[in-house]
Amino acid sequence: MNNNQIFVKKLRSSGLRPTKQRLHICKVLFDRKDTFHFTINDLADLVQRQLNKKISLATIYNTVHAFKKKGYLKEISINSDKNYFDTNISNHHHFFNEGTNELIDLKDKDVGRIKIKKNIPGKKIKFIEVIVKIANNN
Amino acid sequence: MNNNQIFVKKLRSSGLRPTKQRLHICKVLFDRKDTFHFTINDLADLVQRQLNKKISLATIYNTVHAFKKKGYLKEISINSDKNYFDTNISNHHHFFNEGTNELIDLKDKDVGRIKIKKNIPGKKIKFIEVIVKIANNN
DNA sequence: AAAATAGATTAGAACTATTCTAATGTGTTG
DNA sequence: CAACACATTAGAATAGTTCTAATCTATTTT
Repeated sequence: MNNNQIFVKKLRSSGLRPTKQRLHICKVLFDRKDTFHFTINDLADLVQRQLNKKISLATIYNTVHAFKKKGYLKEISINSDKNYFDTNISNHHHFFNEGTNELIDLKDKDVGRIKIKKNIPGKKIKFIEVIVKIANNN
Repeated sequence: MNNNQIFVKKLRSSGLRPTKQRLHICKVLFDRKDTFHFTINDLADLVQRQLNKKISLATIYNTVHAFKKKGYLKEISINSDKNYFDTNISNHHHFFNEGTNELIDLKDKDVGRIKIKKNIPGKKIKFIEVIVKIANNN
């Protein structure tokens, strides 16, 4: 199965038709060696630079949100006036550099097991997100 | 020292003059039994309901941000289209109910010690934030 | 195969959240 | 107590996100 077929499958399974615009978004997101962190704006810029044609932000928003809902993208819980997404959907956490607003992956094994000793009746834990805020050491 | 004097001190030490508007914000934030979580909008509504007079959002923003900078308020790293602050500035974490967008405090002792096994040269850990996302268990 | 129809997609408008700015207010100093 | 300097604030401007209606695409009917 080539990349394009994979993208079509990803879009279809997310409930979206594989339009030209969306295939291009897929290419920017998934046709790369390493996973990466991005904001909606980062993505819009990348897509538009590569496509050399304006795509509606609405399309980018709805595609990203559909992928997030389906689990092909993760949203990162950082409140830094920017809203980050991650193409790395494996269980992992993040360093957040407060000086530069840079996110760095922490592999699951880099974080010791987290024990939650409190329970909310009727609720179950969906997942645990850890943000390690870092800064220059001086 | 009465409440008002405490508020004046808080404002002054945050680099803000104790204006009527700001003292009112302080009253809403700190003159209560329990700590609480809020968005800028929640706070604006509360202040305006109690004061029965419109206060500029800019004033609320700059007061909240000054308090945050000084450490009298904490911002919570949740990306739920809303930006939460917390009057509980002790070291603690949160449950986040994805259905209702409700935040629930997790005391420090409710979370086992978190071990970070990766190190970024030249950087030190400022603090660690844990968000435990919960949902109905069915 | 063409036309009609139903539903998805998209661009831009609308709305919301946040920051900026300039007019106003307040405190301080001579 | 007047004049100045700086802080504060309201509303304007900007940025971020969602909504909506015109357009496009796929499917069904003839």
